[in-house]
Amino acid sequence: MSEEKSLNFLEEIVEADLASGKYKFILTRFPPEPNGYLHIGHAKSICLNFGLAATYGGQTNLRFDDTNPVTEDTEYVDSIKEDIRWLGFHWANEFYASDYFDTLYEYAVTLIKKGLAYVDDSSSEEIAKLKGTPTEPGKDSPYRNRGIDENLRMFEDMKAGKYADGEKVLRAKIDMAHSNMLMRDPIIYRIKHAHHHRTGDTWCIYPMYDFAHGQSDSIERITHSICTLEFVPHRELYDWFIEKLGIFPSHQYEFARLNMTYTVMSKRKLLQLVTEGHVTGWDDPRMPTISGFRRKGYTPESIRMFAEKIGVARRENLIDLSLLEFCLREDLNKRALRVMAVLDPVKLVITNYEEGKTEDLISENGPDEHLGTRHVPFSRELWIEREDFMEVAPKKWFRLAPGSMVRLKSAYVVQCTGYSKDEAGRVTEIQCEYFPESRSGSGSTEFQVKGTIHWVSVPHAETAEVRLYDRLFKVENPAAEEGDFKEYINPDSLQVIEKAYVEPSLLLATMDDRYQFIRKGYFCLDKEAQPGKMIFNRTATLKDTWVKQQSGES
RNA sequence: UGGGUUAUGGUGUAACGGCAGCACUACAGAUUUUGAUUCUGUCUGUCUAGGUUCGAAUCCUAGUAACCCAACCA
Repeated sequence: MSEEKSLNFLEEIVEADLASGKYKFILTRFPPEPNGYLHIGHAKSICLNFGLAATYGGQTNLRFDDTNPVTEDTEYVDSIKEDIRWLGFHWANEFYASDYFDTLYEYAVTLIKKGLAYVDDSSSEEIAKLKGTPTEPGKDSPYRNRGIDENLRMFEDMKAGKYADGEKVLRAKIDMAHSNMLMRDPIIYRIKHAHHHRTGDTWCIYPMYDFAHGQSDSIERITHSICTLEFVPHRELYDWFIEKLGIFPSHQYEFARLNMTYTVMSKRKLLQLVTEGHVTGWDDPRMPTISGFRRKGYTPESIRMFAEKIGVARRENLIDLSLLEFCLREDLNKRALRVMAVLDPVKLVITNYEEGKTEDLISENGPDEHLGTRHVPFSRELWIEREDFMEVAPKKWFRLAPGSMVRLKSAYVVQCTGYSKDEAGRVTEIQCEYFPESRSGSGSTEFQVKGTIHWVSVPHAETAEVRLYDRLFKVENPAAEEGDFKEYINPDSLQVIEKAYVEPSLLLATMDDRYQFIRKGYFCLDKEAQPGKMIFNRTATLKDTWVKQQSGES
């Protein structure tokens, strides 16, 4: 009984192309513009492009689409490369559209010579006016029928820097009445006296996306050029340039971009969050950027699993954030080292435990044996979680309450004998007695308690800052709401606990390790941590059916 | 009022004229020294109206809805 794995539409196309002999091997490319950080939507595209090629024995190029020098920067180039590597992919070649500026210029000259391009002196306003609207045809520019020689000379002068920005553009000569707006004599070169991050001041004219992307694909002999749905109308132009230039016919295929609940996914919006200080930077753990997820503690494996599960299709989608979290927990549950940390402490005193005594207990690092064990110090006074005690317990309460018994994880069963409060009515201390024979691992079976709680020995406790993150937006689809998307930012997306108590083994924590603070969630060390100053980011909470039950009943 | 694209449970995604399946979510239960994990089960779906066919999510016709296109951005 072989499970037949169904193919997505791109895999079907590739298989058909391979089967028909159209291509012997396939070459894809990932083409980011270096003007921002990569986000989880790009991760989908990366997994798709690299994954598809790898599945069918092909390769993938990394090509920076750097045709607009005013918005692009090497900072972005570096971050993009780091993110792709971190995700676990290897590009066959690192290319730049700017590598092809000479060729692209020649292609433009070719079009002029064929009478398929012309220099237009119109202002951008005039060009826009003559462009028409989706329902009305455009009108020809007065410069449309310039002679080839004059066009050639003027284009050369554009390149030579004889004109100011915006004074002239080179346009393809197609059809001003075309039903596809992109075919109404699109601008293919514009003048920008700007410093380019790679070509410096060599050029003052730069090709537009449509005149760079398809040709770059063609130059690299990309077989399957995969992009998102909003480029569907561009395909006609893409094909037009390839045909008129008579160059290698790459083909463009489009898929639906990723949208995810409780976040925004456009670079423009993400840039706003950064520049307006709603987050601390592109790698703020609340950002849907790859660097943000990395800093928050996500693993490459979890993101790849997510990309696999969401599939690839051509319909608009809004993926539930919980699917990403599911993939994360699936991975972290296997690898995270279990440790104990108390985030909201209250003191527990074991009145029948010898004062000044310390026991060195052995605790497993996780349910799976390969994670090993570690030593955890135990003593008479412990920090426990304030929420693990209730003066008046509700039904089905498994934790501490006057008279109740709980297991202290990896240690003893204790029974609550009393508690103290301050004038404000706040619990300041809980007293209990322990049962020496109930020690963990002793094999005693007489203590059947429902609840197990975590703890940290008071004299051995280390302190750490803990950052708890919640979703960045209050609504499922902030981009679709009325008004400014920033009105929907969740004001409680970050909660900082200045002083949490953690077990001493965490002194050895590294950036590479993932931890589960038992019963509290998955955590990792933040990059801002210093020797003597531990800082942990909450990667994700654990599922909590108790909280769910309670909120459901109230 | 033009052109393009897409419609399958709450969310994604399969089916290629022949039993609408899988995953997430939600809910219920079992196990548990994490109210986690694990395991078992339950609910919910073919945009609408016609037609073709023994048989339609799939083919045809007509609608409807959503998204994209009028940057010298990509």
